[in-house]
Amino acid sequence: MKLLDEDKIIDLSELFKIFGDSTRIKIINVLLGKCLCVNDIANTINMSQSAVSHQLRILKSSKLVKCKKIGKEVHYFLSDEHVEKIFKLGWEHLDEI
Amino acid sequence: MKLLDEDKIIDLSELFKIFGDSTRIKIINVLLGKCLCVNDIANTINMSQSAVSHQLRILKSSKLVKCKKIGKEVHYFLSDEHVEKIFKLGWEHLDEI
DNA sequence: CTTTTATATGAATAATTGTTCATATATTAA
DNA sequence: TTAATATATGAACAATTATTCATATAAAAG
Repeated sequence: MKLLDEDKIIDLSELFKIFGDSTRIKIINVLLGKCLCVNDIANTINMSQSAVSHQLRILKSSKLVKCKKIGKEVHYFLSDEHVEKIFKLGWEHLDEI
Repeated sequence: MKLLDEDKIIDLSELFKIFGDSTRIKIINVLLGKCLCVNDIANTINMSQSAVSHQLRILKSSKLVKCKKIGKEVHYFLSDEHVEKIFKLGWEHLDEI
């Protein structure tokens, strides 16, 4: 295995690691096709504002979500259709195990 | 969110968690289109036999790999094309961040 | 039968990580 | 300006997890 590939493999595992947490995957799930503020996300998935905010930071720094500020609210949305595709492919896999 | 869906979301995060470890993703990578025994896997990815065996057990119990015994060797291979698809979709995502 | 080779596994350790709690920052309203 | 609301963040704690080391099992060879 080439060294460059090895680096990319590590990056790949880190990408999947982001999807591999129940709070984060719940956040991604509620953001499918939507754009919600932090409190709406927290209420929808029944987690504390703080926990959600911490995980949103991780999702943002991994470039899986983006946000825009509207007044005092911050609205989050999925970065691109890749995120949705990965989510949905995994979802389909579960049906066929 | 329905309760059944919530359970499935948890399962989904657990699926991605399996992909979210560098040793396991390296194993999946070397098994793309191949079938290798434990020692070959370990040598290829430069990890100890024990570490690889431990991770193979996790991959197997998650149904991402299967194996067949040939003499004293145990040959591992990817369970189905889903595993490959998920790996490759993630891989492509990395190119477009 | 004994030795060698391949793999599996349990215990221990180290490291990572997610949540909570308290608090800080920022925006809007009164 | 002061109070209220929305979000972010640092520290601490708890829980999970991956590796190593030693050893067990199992198959083949001598």
